[in-house]
Amino acid sequence: MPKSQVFSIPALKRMPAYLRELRNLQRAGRPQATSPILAQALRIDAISVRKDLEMIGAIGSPGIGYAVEPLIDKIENFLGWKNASEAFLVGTGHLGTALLGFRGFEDYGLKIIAAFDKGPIPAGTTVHDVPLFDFSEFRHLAGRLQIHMGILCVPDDAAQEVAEQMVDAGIIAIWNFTAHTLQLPENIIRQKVNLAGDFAVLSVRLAARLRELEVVKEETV
Amino acid sequence: MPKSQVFSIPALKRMPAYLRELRNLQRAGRPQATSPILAQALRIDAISVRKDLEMIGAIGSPGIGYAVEPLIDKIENFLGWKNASEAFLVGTGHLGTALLGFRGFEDYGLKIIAAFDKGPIPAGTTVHDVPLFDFSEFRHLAGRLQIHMGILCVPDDAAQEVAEQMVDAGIIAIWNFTAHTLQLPENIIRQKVNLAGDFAVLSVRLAARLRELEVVKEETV
DNA sequence: TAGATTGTTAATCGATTAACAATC
DNA sequence: TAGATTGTTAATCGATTAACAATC
Repeated sequence: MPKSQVFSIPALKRMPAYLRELRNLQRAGRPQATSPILAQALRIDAISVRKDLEMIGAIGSPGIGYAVEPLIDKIENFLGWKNASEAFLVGTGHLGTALLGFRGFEDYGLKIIAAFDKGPIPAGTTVHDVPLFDFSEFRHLAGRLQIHMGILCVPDDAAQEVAEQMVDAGIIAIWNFTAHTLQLPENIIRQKVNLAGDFAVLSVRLAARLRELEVVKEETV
Repeated sequence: MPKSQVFSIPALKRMPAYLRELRNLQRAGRPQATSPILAQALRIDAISVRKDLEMIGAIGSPGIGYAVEPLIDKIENFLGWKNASEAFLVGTGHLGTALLGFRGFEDYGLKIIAAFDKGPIPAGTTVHDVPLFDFSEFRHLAGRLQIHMGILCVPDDAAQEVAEQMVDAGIIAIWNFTAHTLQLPENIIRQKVNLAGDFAVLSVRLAARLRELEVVKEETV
């Protein structure tokens, strides 16, 4: 079995931003994109752009740049966003409900085809047009519809148990919006949205900046 | 002016997870935490844990570990989460509304004291108990209440303009929940929640895994 | 030809992991 | 003392940045 190639995670995370900018360029009627232009849009170095595009096998013309349309195609194919990936979402609190109503996911080729919460849930209930079921039906429906991706939006203290049941139902990849770090078999693919972590970076930096400004202020008094 | 110390970003992002686990240990009546225990909780290496804790100046006892309560204190102080940071939120669509209703932010010492959207907005309107104002009042209120942090939840195509006006109103740090990469002066602190990027990593990995499983299946036929 | 940009090799930077003496 | 864990220095790993020949 060929060891599947591993791609740089930071580079992977930048791909949707390239896509977004390329679509903007396309809409503006620009047939070519250059690494300096994409670099500015993403606030990174032009060399990184060329490295990233090289990673996915894109080729450009020296002196000219990259043709926009083929590059969009290349990235969409690389990400597998041409044919939608289907997912189940569990937990329809504020955040889960918001995600169900988030139209932007369509751009990512993500289709949430059912949502779950603890019952009882009247038949025919929907949230933002997505059908809602009792979580007890998760296993049956995941098997039946061959769903491999789960989006976890339950309260933190329920995260572990719900995730285990998702895995038990055949889920291979979990997008985790809770603060809990999931303890699951090694082969389960996880992606955690670390809001608290992001906020930590932001608040520590802001505090440092405010201290700096305070110093400057005092010095000028 | 002393160059403010820069901390490792990955380490900063892990701090809230340490805090969470330490609070769990405290609730369970465990007075000591060791690096192997914290490492398992965060699914990282024990050496990383010790490095991270060293970074914030925590000291442990060889053979024993770290005392839980002082360590919680240390991290909370380091993150500045003891005294709440106040922020304004702009954009009360699905996501913005969900964030306004997210109780978990209180654990981070984040207090959203007002929300804004384009008007007209009847006086006295609230969203999840947070007062809602017309964005035209943002500047006035930010100055008056000395707000430096903004949470950006507007549609992608409004992100740049709204962000510029926030900066104009004295905002120094922006938590950006849009897909747009903000083009702002260098000294503005930004944190982008890159949902599309996270999803890209997840979907590329899942696709690779499904291919692997397919290969295995074929081989066993 | 001149100017600009690509593709690629090398250098730098930073984070993670390894090793181990010191300590409880 | 024996077992476990910390603190710290060194080694490894991976990503970013630099340099530059090749090419449009």
